[in-house]
Amino acid sequence: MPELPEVEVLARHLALRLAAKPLRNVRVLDRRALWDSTPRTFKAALRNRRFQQVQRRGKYLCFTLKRRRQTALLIAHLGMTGRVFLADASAPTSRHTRVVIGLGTEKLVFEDVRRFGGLSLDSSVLDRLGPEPLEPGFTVGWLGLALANSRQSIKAKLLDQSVAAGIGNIYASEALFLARIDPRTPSNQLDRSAIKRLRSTIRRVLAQAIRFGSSIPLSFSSNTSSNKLFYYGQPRGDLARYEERLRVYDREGEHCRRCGTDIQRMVLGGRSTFFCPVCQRPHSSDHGKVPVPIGPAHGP
DNA sequence: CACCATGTTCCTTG
DNA sequence: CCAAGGAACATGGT
Repeated sequence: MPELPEVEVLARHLALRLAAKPLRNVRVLDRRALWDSTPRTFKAALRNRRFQQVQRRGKYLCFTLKRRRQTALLIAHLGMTGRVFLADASAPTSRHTRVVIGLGTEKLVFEDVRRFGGLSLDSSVLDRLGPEPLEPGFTVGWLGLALANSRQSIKAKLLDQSVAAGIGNIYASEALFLARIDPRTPSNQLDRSAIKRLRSTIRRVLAQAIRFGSSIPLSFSSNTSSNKLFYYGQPRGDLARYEERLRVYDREGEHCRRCGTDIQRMVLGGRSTFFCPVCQRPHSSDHGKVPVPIGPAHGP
């Protein structure tokens, strides 16, 4: 599932529903889903605990588990296809169910088709993350510093979780489009004004996506995988709005919503990158002039 | 069959 | 030695 906004929406969703609930029986259907424990030690760590908090850090879900005065941390990373959701205790497990935590009449399910995700009892992975882009620590000064000593393309650099925690392949392209920065630009060639724009578009894009995810009904649970909404499951209605919200990602050959030019796809840092070759030209940000659309007429 | 996919880590290259 | 690029990981959809 996965970038910061999707994990944030999920964390909020789960926080409301898990607060104070006691963990009961734990079933590990795939031991490889446990990154740093065996099924035995994992179950022992969860025994006799209650959920206290559910939070997000970068793309990680963080569950604080309480036993009397002590707390433990359970961390989940969803990889590319991971899901965490609540289901009825009696619901059948799917072929991709990896771990199930019983909660009485319900259960918390971790499901993951590609198995890049997993559960960890060791919080040290979080120490390597950079600042949260939506929090005050993500300053222009920090971003400038983080980009100053690298000739790597800015697009690839945004995927570096030590620069800012939680940006992934979709929102990196989206933020660069809004900031009108060519994704190939070497990080150390961005001037102060570009860095300021980038910081603000990163924040805008992520905050908007969280608002979007919080504003439409989502199922969160396992369901047919052949919809474009891999993030949360299925929207109950309004698929159109979902598809509208991305400006460049996965829109190769479609018109730029700003100038009409065809969106291009290229590979940077081994990942697909989408951008508008006109709006994201060097110097294209001058005065916000909109170039004359040259693509086919576009409209409804 | 070929290519693509929301991510991270390890290995190789220059 | 280091940064950057690429492969690997595993599974599925188109």
